[in-house]
Order: sequence, then C-alpha cells, then structure tokens
Amino acid sequence: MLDIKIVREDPEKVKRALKDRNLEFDLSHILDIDDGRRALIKKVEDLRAEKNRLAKEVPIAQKEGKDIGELVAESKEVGEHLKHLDGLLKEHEEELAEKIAEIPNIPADGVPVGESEEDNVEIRTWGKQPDFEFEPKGHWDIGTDLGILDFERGAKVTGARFTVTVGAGARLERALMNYMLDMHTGEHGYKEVFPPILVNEDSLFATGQLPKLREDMYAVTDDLFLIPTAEVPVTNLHRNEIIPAGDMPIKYVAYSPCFRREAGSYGRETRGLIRQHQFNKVEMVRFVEPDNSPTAHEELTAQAEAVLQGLGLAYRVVELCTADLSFAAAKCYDLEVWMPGMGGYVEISSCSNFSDFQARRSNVRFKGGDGKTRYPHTLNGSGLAIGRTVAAVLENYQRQDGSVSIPPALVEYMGNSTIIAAQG
RNA sequence: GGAGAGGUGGCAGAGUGGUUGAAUGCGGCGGUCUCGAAAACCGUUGUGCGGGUAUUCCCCGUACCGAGGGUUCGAAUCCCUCCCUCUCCGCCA
Repeated sequence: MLDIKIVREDPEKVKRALKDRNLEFDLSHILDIDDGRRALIKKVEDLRAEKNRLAKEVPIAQKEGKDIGELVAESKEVGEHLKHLDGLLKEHEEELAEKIAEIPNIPADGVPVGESEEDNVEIRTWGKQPDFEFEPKGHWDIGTDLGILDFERGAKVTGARFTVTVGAGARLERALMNYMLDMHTGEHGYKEVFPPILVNEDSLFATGQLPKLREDMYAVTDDLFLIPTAEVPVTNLHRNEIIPAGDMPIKYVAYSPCFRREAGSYGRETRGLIRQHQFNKVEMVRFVEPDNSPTAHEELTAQAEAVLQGLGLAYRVVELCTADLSFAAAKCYDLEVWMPGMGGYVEISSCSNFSDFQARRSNVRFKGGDGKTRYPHTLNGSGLAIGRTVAAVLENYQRQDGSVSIPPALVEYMGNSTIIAAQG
C-alpha cells in the first residue's frame, strides 16, 4: 500500500510509476476523496471536541445544583450533527482505503522500464551448461522411466498437475528441502520457521495477493486459503506489531507446500513438474531497515544463487522490467535454471524487494535506534522452488543409460547414494 | 462439540457510567549521588489521524482499554455480535 501522503504530495511520481507498469489509474479521483476526507475530519473532530466539552460540564453543573436540561439538549443536537458527518467520513475513508489498496508499488529507481517480459534484463549467468553425448531427455521422461515421478496416479488421486514422487524421487524432494534449509540456517543466518499453510484474508491482503489474485488461490471453508507461498504466513508473523529495536533485522527461512490454481495458464509449460497446483518451496523472508534494503536484496539473491551453485546447476539472473514486476514488488530478480531436456531457462526463484509496501498493508513497524517507529522494508526470495529443482537435477545430471547421478552436495542427504537408478 | 473463566499501556495488575490515556509496581530512558557501579531519590515513558508561520526536538484537537455495533448528555466500565486465550469434559493424528 502506498502512503496517501506520497500520492497527495507527489502525484506525478505515482503517475509515472503506474505508466511504467502500463496501467491506467485515475489518481485525481483518489485525491478528491482525500480532500473531502480531510475536510470532514476537521469538522468531525471539532464537533467531537464540542461534545466532549459539554459532557464534562454536565457533572459540574449538577454538583452546583444547576439545571442541566439545556446542556443535555445542546449536546444531543451536536451529537446528531456529528453522527451524520461521521457517517460521511466513514464512507470517504472506506473508499479511499479501497482505492489506495489497488495501486501497485512504485518500482525502485533504476528498474528497467518495459512493456512485457521481453524487456527483462539479463544481469549475469553462472555455471556451464552440460554437454551430452546423447539427446538429453525432459525430466518427465527421466522421472517416469526411473519410476520416481508418477504423473498418472497423481492425476487419478487428485487431478491434472498433481504429481506423486516415488522412492528416490520422494527422497530427492526431501533431500533438497533439508539441503536448502541447512544452508540458509547454517551459513546465511536465517531462523527456521514452519508456518501454517492455511491463512486468513487479512494475511493475504497484507502481502498483496488480495484483493487482486483471489482467483489464483484455493479457498477452503471458514474463510481460509491454502497459501500460494510461505511468503504469506511468514511475512504476516509480525502483522500489527512493532518490532523492538534489538530484533532488527529479521531473517526467516521456511519450508512449505504451496498451492496455486494457475487459473488461465493452461496450455503453458504443462509438462512435468514445472507448473503444478501443489509444490514444495523453501522461502527466505527478511525485515530490514529501509536504508539497508537494496544491499539486503543483493545478498538475498546471492543466497538463493548459492543453492544453485552448491548443486552445480547453471543459471542466469534476470532483472524484471516494470511491466513484469508483481503488484507488491519494487524490484525483483528472477533466477532461471538451465534445463537441458527442455532446452531453455526456467524460473526457479524470484527475489523481491517490496520496500515498505507490504509493511504498510500489514502495519508492521520497527523501533529504530533513535527510538522512532518506522515501517521496515520486506524482502523475500525462493531458495528454491523444490519441484523445479528436482526437475533441474534430473535433467542436468541425467546419464545415457537413463539413470541420474546425484549432485555431490546431496549425497549425504540421499543416504550416501550417488546415483538414482530405475526403481524396483 | 459441551460447560465455565477471561481479554486493560513493554510486563504485572487496579479500575463497574462522569473532567481516565487510564492508579500502583516492575521494566526502559534521563538525572542526582558515586572514583565507578549498585542501592536510594527525582523526573520521564505508547500508537494512529487531522491541523498549526513546528518541519529532523514543538503545540492543539481527536481516536485507541481484543474487534465491530448499540444504549447514554457522557462508556475501559452497561447491552449485542464476532475473534482469541485459559480450565474442565467429549472427540482425536
């Protein structure tokens, strides 16, 4: 959520941001509501002051044995007027809150302006794409042939885009989860949390999924939703809190399953593990002081990259342009892993700086060293999406005989196996 | 799911209609004292919004005692709905 003061004081900046995102938005309407709202606040508070004054006079007059009839009558009159204006004010405030919640975050300075994902900018690449002396297979074929990915039974048990991992496949999923969590807790200083995977609407509003992306999520009974990412529960851990000075910065890492309806995406990347309705992910979330967020963002991105490097997977880092930036993000790097079987790069991590956008929506503040209360900046990044990592390992480490060698870093997590052979 | 109790400032804990943003204690911050520290004593102690010839320290108004409504001239105090916590029972991985 943007600060209404910024919209009021620097509407040109907001207009530019919206234009860069290729959005049409009527700011003048918002400013009109805000003007009306502030005028009403003044009137309402003056009336309230008057009413408070009268109410205080009543017991005094009573003590002095005076007639309070006139005071009461006057107070009643003020009360009527107040009630009317208060109702109007409430309407203004609700409309303003609704409108301002629909404005996306302002892109950070330096974010490339673009019209579509075509305009994203490659920042760097890492690693060497493996050479094969044979035609590399897609991970769906590798996994199916080895008996470690079962797409058909996943579809039977639940439906399309649900997959069962079996034997060494299931173990690989678990190994990756532990490998990533161990790295981020052990080497990068994150505190591990294991959050609820059902969240309420307030939490989804705070991180920016609601109101816009309702259709992309699974709603269950009791007004709860399955989380699309651990970002939601973890970022909401401190909703409506003031973080004490000594507790900043905060670094959380969480494993969670993620659920996405992927409404409207049918037909795109449907094969294999790339676009599932349920997948596992390890997510890093940070709360930092505003000045530190650009540095923290680079650091967080490097920490996600460290996982790919540890696994020996070639990848590239792409900075999203204004058109591709998500609603709440001010700046975002995508990590795209090389998939030899698919013959292309696939997004495996998204590392974003949300500036104070989510903090405002969730009303998280922190006490600075100077004793002032301010909004922190929030950041998060996948470290990594596990399903896609399984796919990447299978494709990059496949061998001519159909088996898959296990990346050295994962051997200890795979019961010291070095190879995945066909399952019995 | 049933029965009961309860949600007050960082914490503990008063406060059942009247000048209460809220006693008291602890904690925190500042100071006095001390070579220094402790103790003692004194002072101070939240958040949001609006306004102000205040714009890195201020002043005025207003709101906030789980949330939202209601009664009243006036509500932390009374009424209603919801949420949460605790105890006991039931059920249960």
